Amino acid sequence: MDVSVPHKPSFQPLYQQVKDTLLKRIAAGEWPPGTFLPSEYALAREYGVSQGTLRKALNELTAEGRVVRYQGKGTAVPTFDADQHLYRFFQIVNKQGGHEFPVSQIHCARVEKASKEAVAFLKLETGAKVFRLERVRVLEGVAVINERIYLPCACFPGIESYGMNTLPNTLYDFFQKKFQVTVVQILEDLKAVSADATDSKRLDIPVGYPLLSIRRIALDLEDRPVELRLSRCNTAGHTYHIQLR
Amino acid sequence: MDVSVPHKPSFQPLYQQVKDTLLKRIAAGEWPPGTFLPSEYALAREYGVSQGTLRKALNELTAEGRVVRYQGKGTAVPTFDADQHLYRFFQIVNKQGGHEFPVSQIHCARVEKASKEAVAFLKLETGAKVFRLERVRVLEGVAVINERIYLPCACFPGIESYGMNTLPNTLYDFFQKKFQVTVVQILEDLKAVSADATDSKRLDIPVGYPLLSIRRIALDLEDRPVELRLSRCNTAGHTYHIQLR
DNA sequence: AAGTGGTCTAGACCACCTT
DNA sequence: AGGTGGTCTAGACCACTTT
Repeated sequence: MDVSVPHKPSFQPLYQQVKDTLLKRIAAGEWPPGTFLPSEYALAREYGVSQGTLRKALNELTAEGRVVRYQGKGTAVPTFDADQHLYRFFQIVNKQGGHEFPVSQIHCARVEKASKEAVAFLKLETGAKVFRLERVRVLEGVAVINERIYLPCACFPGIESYGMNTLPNTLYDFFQKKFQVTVVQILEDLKAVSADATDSKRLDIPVGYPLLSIRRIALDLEDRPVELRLSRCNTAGHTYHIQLR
Repeated sequence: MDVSVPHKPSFQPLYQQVKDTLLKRIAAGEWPPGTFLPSEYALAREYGVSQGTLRKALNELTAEGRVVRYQGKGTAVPTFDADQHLYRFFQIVNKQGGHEFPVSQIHCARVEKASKEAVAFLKLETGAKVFRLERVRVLEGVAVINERIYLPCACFPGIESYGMNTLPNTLYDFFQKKFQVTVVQILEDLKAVSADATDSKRLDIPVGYPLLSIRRIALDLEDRPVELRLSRCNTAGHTYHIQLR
């Protein structure tokens, strides 16, 4: 591989450099979501490295959820509506531990000036515009999650033109298809809170009822925050499920 | 590697077989926690495989948290009091996102017959004995977590002899050192609940106050459940933090 | 049959730790 | 200096998918 500056200061393995440039090319849209990358051999030849080295780079990208590999077929950039990524970031399960497909009722969708909270978590300039989306997610007929979502308008140009009737259920798929924004990582902070008047109305529960509060920040391929989501969940019939190693 | 039966039915790669037998040897205590395995070359020679194949097996065990590797030193079985594993399964952070060392106040420590819940989650026989431990965890002087822990007596022979004054703060380290039980995986279900009378007294909060309820099942090296832990957390000053990819 | 990713080898050399 | 894990290569062959 051609490297203009030799790596004296801090050693960087070859596969790491290959991985970084591959990620940049994916982020730049050279291989749009749903399409396949060139084969290992083709890429190895292009970079002038061995198949094993290129393979190691691709395997790391796989582990980070940035590509998906299929034996006999090839290496693809994943989409949310396929590749088993539907529930990748959806941790709410029912009592049997199963996922349910959520339906959304949208209560609010408009552009506004970013609040201090949004500025802080989305790393925006003060005064930046955000798209505010409020919706209730319904699982098997029951209103379970009341959530408020902030999207930086700079990341989603033209999102103002979408409204209550044109916004889809599955946002991350929508981000990818319409705005070339791919969410690959999620940071969440969980708390227990009491239902306020809005929660009470939208989730049909008494004021003061305990809710699971989730503050989510979604990061794109290049680790930039692209969504702040504040969810308040009724956990009477559902739980937030996690596995750690 | 010697394999008596060829792998006709479902293909099993060599490194997978090596990995499985290595894991069995670790679980059997051949290399106790804190000690080092033989070098890659020594193990490769022993199994009659190449260094690369043995390496792949060890790398998978590393990814699963079953061994720790140090360049220039060797491959070790991790302990909880070292190897950066102190906070591996401790997701509660303060407002600055930092971990705090928890101190415990023990309220109850005794053997009893397993409840239906304990039987179900710990996969016990009905009537099996468990060790019940109730404690409050104090972070920077504030009582934050009220928890009840059930341990199968079969997994921890002789644990009856420990009491309120001899049980340590960090249980997983204690499990490993005294009972050769290594926790490598955690399953958790989170809910929001209201504080009951006991929570109120122990955490110095009003009855009805919203608490984060965590049901944790801890699994050992061979994926057997070894602990059921029911925690109720005051999230006024702390949050449960998670990162997903 | 051809093309893809997945496994395995043997050997070389590099980076890091200990002595 | 010697030992350990970490990288890299070149080439072989296997398993899976598609044509």
